[in-house]
Amino acid sequence: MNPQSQKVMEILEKHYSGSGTALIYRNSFELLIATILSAQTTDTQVNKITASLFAKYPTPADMAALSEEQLAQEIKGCGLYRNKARNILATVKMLLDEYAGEVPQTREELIRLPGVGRKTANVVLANAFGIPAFGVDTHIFRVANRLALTKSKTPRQTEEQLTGLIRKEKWNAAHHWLIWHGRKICKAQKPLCSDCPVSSLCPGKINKA
DNA sequence: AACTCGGGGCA
DNA sequence: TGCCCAGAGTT
Repeated sequence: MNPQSQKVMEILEKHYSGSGTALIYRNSFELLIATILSAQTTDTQVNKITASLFAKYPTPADMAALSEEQLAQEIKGCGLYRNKARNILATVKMLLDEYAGEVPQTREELIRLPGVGRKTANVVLANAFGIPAFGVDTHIFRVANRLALTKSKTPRQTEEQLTGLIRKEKWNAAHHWLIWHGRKICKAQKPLCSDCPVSSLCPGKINKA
């Protein structure tokens, strides 16, 4: 790893550890559902929903028994909830039909599940199964390029580079820190560089002040 | 490549 | 109030 990148990650870890929230889940199925729900929705909001959702419907079979409208009401409060209700219902049925109610452990199989794209698949692979992958969303793509943690034109390249840049034990936490940093400081518009803990190491610094 | 879904968070 | 999302599917 590039020593400069390692320094950046160390500072971010120290600065952001304990801040914000992470997804709450107890197993690969819960992580899969929580991650599908997290599209365009913050973790705090997802956690509000999943607390009762998983208590009432802990398994794919429990969830598959719901109607689309019932599930929609259960997850109301996250963005795009009608789409997600339809997708999650189709996903849990596919888990039952094709995977004996288990969550598959390859990217190809995960992406075939409705509502699961490359970002969600990677989060599940890494955090549920310890398989090298890094979920790259819009924030992480922007932050990694500005900080020159990666030099990539596509999220796919960012994903591959970050997977190698960060130790396996830190994937989950680093994923969280990078997104949090992107939301609060390294924003798409008008980033708050004067409040940024790694501003002195950032070649992409926009606000010189 | 552009468009849609959608309630929440934040200015 | 208005703007922008911790993406994925469809056209």
